[in-house]
Amino acid sequence: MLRVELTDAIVEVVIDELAEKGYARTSMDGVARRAEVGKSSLYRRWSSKQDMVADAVSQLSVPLVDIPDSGSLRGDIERAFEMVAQWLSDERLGRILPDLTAEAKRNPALAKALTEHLENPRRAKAEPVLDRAIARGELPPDVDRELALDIFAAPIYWRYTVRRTEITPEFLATLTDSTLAFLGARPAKKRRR
Amino acid sequence: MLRVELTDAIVEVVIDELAEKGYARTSMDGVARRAEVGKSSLYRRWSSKQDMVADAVSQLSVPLVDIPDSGSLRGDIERAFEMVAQWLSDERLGRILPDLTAEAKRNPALAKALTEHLENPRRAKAEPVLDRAIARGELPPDVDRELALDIFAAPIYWRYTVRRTEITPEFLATLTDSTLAFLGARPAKKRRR
Amino acid sequence: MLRVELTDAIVEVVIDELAEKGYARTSMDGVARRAEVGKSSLYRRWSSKQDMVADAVSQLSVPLVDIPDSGSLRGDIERAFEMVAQWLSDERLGRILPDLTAEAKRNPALAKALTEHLENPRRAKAEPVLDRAIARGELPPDVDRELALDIFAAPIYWRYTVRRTEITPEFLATLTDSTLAFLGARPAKKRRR
Amino acid sequence: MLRVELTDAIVEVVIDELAEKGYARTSMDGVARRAEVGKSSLYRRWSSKQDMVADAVSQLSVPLVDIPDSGSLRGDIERAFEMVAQWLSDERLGRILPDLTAEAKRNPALAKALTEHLENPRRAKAEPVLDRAIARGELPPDVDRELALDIFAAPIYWRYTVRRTEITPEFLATLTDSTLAFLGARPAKKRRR
DNA sequence: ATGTAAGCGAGACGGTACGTCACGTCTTCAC
DNA sequence: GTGAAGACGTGACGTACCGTCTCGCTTACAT
Repeated sequence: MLRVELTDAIVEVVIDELAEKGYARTSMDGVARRAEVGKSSLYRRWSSKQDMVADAVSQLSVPLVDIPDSGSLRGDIERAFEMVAQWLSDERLGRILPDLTAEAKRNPALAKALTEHLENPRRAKAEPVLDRAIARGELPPDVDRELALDIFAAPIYWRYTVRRTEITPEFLATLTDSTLAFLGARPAKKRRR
Repeated sequence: MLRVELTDAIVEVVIDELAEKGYARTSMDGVARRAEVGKSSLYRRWSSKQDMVADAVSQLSVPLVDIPDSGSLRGDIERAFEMVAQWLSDERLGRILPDLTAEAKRNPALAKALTEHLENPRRAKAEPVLDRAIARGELPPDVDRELALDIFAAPIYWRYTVRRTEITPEFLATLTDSTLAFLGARPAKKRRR
Repeated sequence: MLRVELTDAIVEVVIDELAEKGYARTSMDGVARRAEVGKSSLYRRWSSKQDMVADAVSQLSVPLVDIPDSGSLRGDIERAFEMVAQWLSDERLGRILPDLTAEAKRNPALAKALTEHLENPRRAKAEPVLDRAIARGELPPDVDRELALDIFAAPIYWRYTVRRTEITPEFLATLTDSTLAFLGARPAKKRRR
Repeated sequence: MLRVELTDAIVEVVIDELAEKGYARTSMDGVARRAEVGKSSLYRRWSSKQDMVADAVSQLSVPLVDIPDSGSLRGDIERAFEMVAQWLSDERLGRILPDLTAEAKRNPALAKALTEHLENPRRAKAEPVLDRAIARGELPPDVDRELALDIFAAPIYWRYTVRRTEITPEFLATLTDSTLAFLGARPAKKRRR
């Protein structure tokens, strides 16, 4: 019977607070104050700060779009990289993802939320890239999909988040070449359609 | 003239506390208590918890060993991967690295400490792998060293820390093949020695 | 058109809660829960906790019995003292009377309820003692009835409730003697009947 | 090592809050706010609200003065009654005494504080009245001192605090007569001095 | 007989206070 | 003057009630 619009409003505030202050400095009192809500309304919904944040993350409307068929694996990968780069540098998500990643090491609920609501959707968006490449004959049908989906994100995350380095177009260009090789890509076999 | 041996003792305690409890639950009071030291002795040395941790990290004796020449790039990479995997699952370092990475986004001092004392040494240890491969003719002399050094760590970090997945020998085996392709490796040109 | 039987059931619960937990730890939520009633049913009847308690007290069936004619003022006083002592050490009333007394200082409704439903009935029960004593010639007809009715309760309340001391038979015996003097009692003039 | 002047300032605030709001509505947060002090400073000194109040009561500088020798028991009693009446109608003490009395039923620490710091001093002030009366021959040497000390306070407390009635000079006059009888007072045996 | 009012239980709501913990600052005292 | 000890103000934690309020559901009277 919890008022849904109130829940949504609170979640919005949680995400804003997380983005502005990070996980540690986001407080229940602060969220309640900013949402103009009693603390009881928070604890009626979630049993702890960790719970609340995990739930808020679940509802983070990730700015994920489908990767359009560019006609080649190379083109598709370029688009996929751009998506990840934008994702990580996003105002809201980018600022909290490292915090959440760290916190998830201790908090299974948060870990689950992150996997299901952030990583899985991202992977789902990238799957068609592999399908199309296999159909084109650019990738072998038995390509290691797990590894392929990892490699679309890992190097960019590493550079941007762990090493705190700029993501330049040159980097992405070189990365694209190497990633094609990583995947064992071949030229498209023949005209499809 | 702060007593150096006291500073060292405190740093030891900080590292232990971080490893045991993580960044967030490490407290100044706790460190002072465990080091049998007044809090003033902490704040005389560092201006905040973040500062103190950054400094402690600088003095983290990273368990990095030289990568011995295995005779082939493949062998060297396998050893390099093992090193990274051990590093991340290390009792002390592995438990706090995600915390520190997140914190570093807001704390330049910590960012600098991480880069200089963790990432740079790691890269330095991996450089000879590239040198040897070039000498063997397995890698072109103009290989993108930055990218190569990234790719030794990024996929493993992604799997282990971000996706919270087991690092299996099978994964490392497949990863090795793909990484060789990623780097554009060729068979060694001629018999060495 | 509030359901009367519901009101009565709630009042019962209020009295029980008061007796078990005292005024401060009696909560509206607790009463509602125990009476299996919505909180609205409470606030529909009373505007606050204080109001509710005041009303409950009004309906407290005080265990007051008539003081039988013992044939002498001394005997009647002894019975009256016993009655007060039992009253104050009563399971239900005794535990809350100090609370209510304190609360009544700020709450006129409660004050009125206490006076009308507790003190006045008690005085009414003691009046015949005076009447009989006057008839017997033990007390002058113009005895200060107000003061006399006070003195039947005041010393015992003081000892038991304010000073938190045991009420012993010895105390009551001495008190009886002194009280007879206090009232200016004389031996009975003659045989009545 | 607690700062004594801070403790004193807090105690002052506690007493003021008690007098203004009563026990129940006196809050730790409120005291901290008014004393411009952190809550931790409260809990460093006392383990709970009950503790704090008990201690504050201990330090209540009771406006007790010695009862001067009026030359007769009657005069001394009149003065003693006035003292009690002023005590109970005192701005600070009178407003909280009923609260504290009620609370003390559940709180032994508070009970002890009340006995030692309020009731015992009051009794000590009244003792000389008895001594002098015995010396004058107005009271027998074996008078029941306990009961005598009770009767100096009980009727007035009952009227003023329990029955919430005005204390009038007429009442006190009548009470004085009856109290002399209660005590079994006789005329002074002989000229003193 | 059916509409409409009201009582009802349930419990969400914005608040305030509880007692605990950690932060970073400041003060005291011993050496 | 360094250091141990720890008090200080601040503010977050998660819990418990307060008194208000909004829901559907039931009951009962008036049409």
